[in-house]
Amino acid sequence: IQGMTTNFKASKALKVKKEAGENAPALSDDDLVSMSVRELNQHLRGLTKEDVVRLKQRRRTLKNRGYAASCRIKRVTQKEELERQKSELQQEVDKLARENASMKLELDALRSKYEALQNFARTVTRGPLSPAKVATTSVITIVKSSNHSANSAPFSAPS
Amino acid sequence: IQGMTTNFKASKALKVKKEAGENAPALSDDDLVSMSVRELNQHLRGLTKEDVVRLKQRRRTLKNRGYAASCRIKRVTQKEELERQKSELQQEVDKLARENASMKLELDALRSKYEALQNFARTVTRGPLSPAKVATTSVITIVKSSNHSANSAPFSAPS
DNA sequence: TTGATCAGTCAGCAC
DNA sequence: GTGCTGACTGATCAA
Repeated sequence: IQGMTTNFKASKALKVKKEAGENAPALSDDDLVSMSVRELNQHLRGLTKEDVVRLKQRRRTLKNRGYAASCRIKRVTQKEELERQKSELQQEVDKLARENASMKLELDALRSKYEALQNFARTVTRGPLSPAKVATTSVITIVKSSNHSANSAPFSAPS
Repeated sequence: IQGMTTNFKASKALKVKKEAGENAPALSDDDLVSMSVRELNQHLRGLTKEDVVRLKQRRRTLKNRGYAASCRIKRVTQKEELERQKSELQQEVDKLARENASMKLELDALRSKYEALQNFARTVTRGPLSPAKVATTSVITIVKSSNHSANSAPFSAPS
């Protein structure tokens, strides 16, 4: 963007003469701010010291106007960014809370199944029962008392 | 708030004389902004139309100065609030993630224990083994193969 | 010198 | 009229 300081010496000479003649073509604000220092100095030739100061000050003011604008933009951008991050975190909280709740359910269910199976195993290993009798009585009892949900096969996988 | 145009012709005469004498006690900025409209109008008596306008304008400007300050304070307050909420959410995310991870571990451990117990139960109910034999062989095998951690009692609670 | 930010000012909107 | 906020300005700080 500053590369324009290089290759227009031809037009430079013309410009200088023109401005010396018709002096101060009332540089537009846009032109003045976007000008490089070198370019500015060219436009400064043949002007009163006062005019030079005035023009430089106007340039500085215009620049400041731009700085203030970027400052405001930056401010709202940062605010939006904060809000974005906030809602992102909120979504993550929701997701984790859901996972947590479902895992809690799963854990409770499994604990129940485990205890039921445990009771069954104790029954089997304690009493002098034959495996045949066990299979036709205790197992059925366990299933009825603690496994009301879908899976009713004895010794099913822990889901 | 505009009702003051009605009923103080009596005091008006007095005031006018007094202020005409000691005129314009150079109201301080603080006094001027904090004054109520009614108070202001009392100080306005006996002043040039121009002076009245000037004083009112000064008051407005001082008020604006205060408004601008509150506006800036509000801006940084809101930003800080956003950041506070953000780190609060972040803490919640961390907490939930920790809970999640530990529950995941617990679930896996319980699944293993469940499967081990399941295998034991199958063994017991399938083969024609006596409970005594079961207690001295299969149970020990299960404990060794799947319950390396602290709890080595057979059929322990699911923790 | 340049860019950023603060405080103050004004314009303009909303109530 | 009052309060608020966006834009602009000058002052001032940092790089």
